[in-house]
Amino acid sequence: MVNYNDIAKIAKVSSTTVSHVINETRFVSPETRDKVLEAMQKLNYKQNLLARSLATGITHTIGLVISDIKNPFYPEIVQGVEELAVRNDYSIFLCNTDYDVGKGEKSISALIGKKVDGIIIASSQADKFLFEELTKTVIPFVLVDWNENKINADSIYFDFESGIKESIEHLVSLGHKKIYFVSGPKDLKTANIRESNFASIAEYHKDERISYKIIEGNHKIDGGINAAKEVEKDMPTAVVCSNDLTAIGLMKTLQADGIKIPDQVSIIGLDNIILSEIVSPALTTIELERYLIGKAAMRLLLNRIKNKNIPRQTKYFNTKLIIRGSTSKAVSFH
Amino acid sequence: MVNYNDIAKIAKVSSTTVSHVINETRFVSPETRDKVLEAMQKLNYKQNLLARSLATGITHTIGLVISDIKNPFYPEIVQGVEELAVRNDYSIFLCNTDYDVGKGEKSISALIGKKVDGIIIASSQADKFLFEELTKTVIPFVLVDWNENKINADSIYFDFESGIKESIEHLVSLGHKKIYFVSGPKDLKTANIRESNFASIAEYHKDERISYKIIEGNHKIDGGINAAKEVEKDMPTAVVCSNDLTAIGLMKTLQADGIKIPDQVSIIGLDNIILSEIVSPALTTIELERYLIGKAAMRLLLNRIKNKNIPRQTKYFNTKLIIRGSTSKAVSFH
DNA sequence: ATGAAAGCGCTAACAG
DNA sequence: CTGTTAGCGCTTTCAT
Repeated sequence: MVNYNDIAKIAKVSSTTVSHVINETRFVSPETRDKVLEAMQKLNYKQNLLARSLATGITHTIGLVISDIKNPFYPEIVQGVEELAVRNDYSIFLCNTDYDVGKGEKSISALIGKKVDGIIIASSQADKFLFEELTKTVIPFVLVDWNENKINADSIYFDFESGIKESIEHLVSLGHKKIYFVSGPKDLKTANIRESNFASIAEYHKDERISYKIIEGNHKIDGGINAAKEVEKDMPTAVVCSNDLTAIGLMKTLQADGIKIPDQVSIIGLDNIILSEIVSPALTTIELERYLIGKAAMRLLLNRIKNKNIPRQTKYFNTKLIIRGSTSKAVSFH
Repeated sequence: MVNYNDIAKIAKVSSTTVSHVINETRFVSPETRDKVLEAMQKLNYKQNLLARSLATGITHTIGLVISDIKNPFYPEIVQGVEELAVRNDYSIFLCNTDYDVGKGEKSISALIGKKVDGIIIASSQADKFLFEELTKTVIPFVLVDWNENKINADSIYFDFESGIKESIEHLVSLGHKKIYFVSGPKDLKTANIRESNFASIAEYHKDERISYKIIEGNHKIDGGINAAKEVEKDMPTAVVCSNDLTAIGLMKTLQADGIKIPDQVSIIGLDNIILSEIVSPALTTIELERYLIGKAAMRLLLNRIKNKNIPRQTKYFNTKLIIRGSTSKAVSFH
């Protein structure tokens, strides 16, 4: 492994000078500069960033923690983070907790030991321990969709209310009166918020004779499949789902049972994953701009890394309704 | 930052001993051991893996290079790699080239500088430069679906022939005589192989009066959409597509044009991405076990890291047909 | 059973 | 404009 000394020797300068020409960190006369460059070429020098990081305390590396890369919610977040990271000369460690607390803990410890400059936590909150682990260190981190107000951490919030309000109004304007909601898992904060937003907005429309009901799901396709039984027992005119996977599972199952979507029941999802465009009918859904969210998270982290003393940063992402084929006028029961 | 010296001081031992109790790398008497452990606790010691790596030359970190995490082909590969990596105490740097040669080059240079112990390249071969860059270093790497025989690198191959053979036989048994193939991009090796496998197998069935034709696609949904025009011009009874996205684009477009799938045309995809199960009708497709492929790639890399002198490793993954709703008996034109 | 000391490759005062 | 030197935190050989 060739190092500064080797270069210095053949360029007849000190290793300090080598460092300075490489980093352009102080003036070096063109002649010596050239000698150094030449020596580097000759020796086919390659930087050892590890050594630099040890010396400077900066690794230009960040950690990105997600729950499950197979969940279509995540890839675009990863893409957004990664793109902005690379553009700013950061590498990213990807940690997929797989909803496994032990695995997440292990990965995070490694990140800490490897001295990442910051961490983005976009995993679901089942992995709460991560968070406690982190607050003990001095590593900056940003929370994506954790709705953790108590804690003084940079955070990205999703404002589900706007999109859910739009969807209910959309349904109401189409004449729907009986609207169900299929929730996410009980222990997931983002799911609780989606649900309570739905409930409060539905409640608000009560004087327009809107009735609603909540069915428990799990944010996976099979949650939608199971919810179908419940739905069929006492058919509503529309169902809003806590995420798209649920909506798709539900829709497929209802269709398999001979129920026409949207003629008999309208369905609305949430997330706008790519799947939602491709199913038949295409799913009306509430959009979350995940690519932009990923970039925003990385942006907050970069700010924080640059200056640890800026005040706490928060960023809200609105959601908005995308109307496609799975919603239409309510069936009338005259 | 507390270090070995701090610990050593309060435990009244040498830093060497501290190292040895931490790494369990030589016998330390229980008493001194306890003193050290106690001191560590007291100081809330955290390892600096960077320093260790600099000293040992081992980072317990690998790089995973893919083209596009949004492409549903990749997440499961990533999952497979990551899972086995973490289980073996490796962290993974994720590099998403985004089909951008410059970006890929930048990421790889960083990986090399950061002294990863190995690299898995599962990006498409447009990024060939990576490869040249790498062969110059001493970093082990494994190639996933590169079909690069000339080079002496550990590789994972996909045997598309088995699955494509099955699909053609499936179609033939259903009475199909006129079968089209929608290809991938011309400059993608894996696409060329899929295409030539199709062609040679179709050719083999010529005496059964099978005719075929190749339409150019691009492995994206819009490639399938465009291919639909070509298909409709002179309708075949079945179309095999170089990947699922293409098949889905094609299917959606044909359906939008009033053509019934599979009644009028049967369609077969390749990859078995999750989407293929969810479209209507569900897509008959050729399966690639991407999760297992990811694990296998990591396995090869681990072997290689453990012993750089073992002979070149190669692993073949068979493909096999999954029959779903998008294929049925050929229409008869009597 | 334990320690001293050199070294991994780089950075950054400080000095001149 | 350039060099000397100490140091980042850990490992490892060689002694004892």
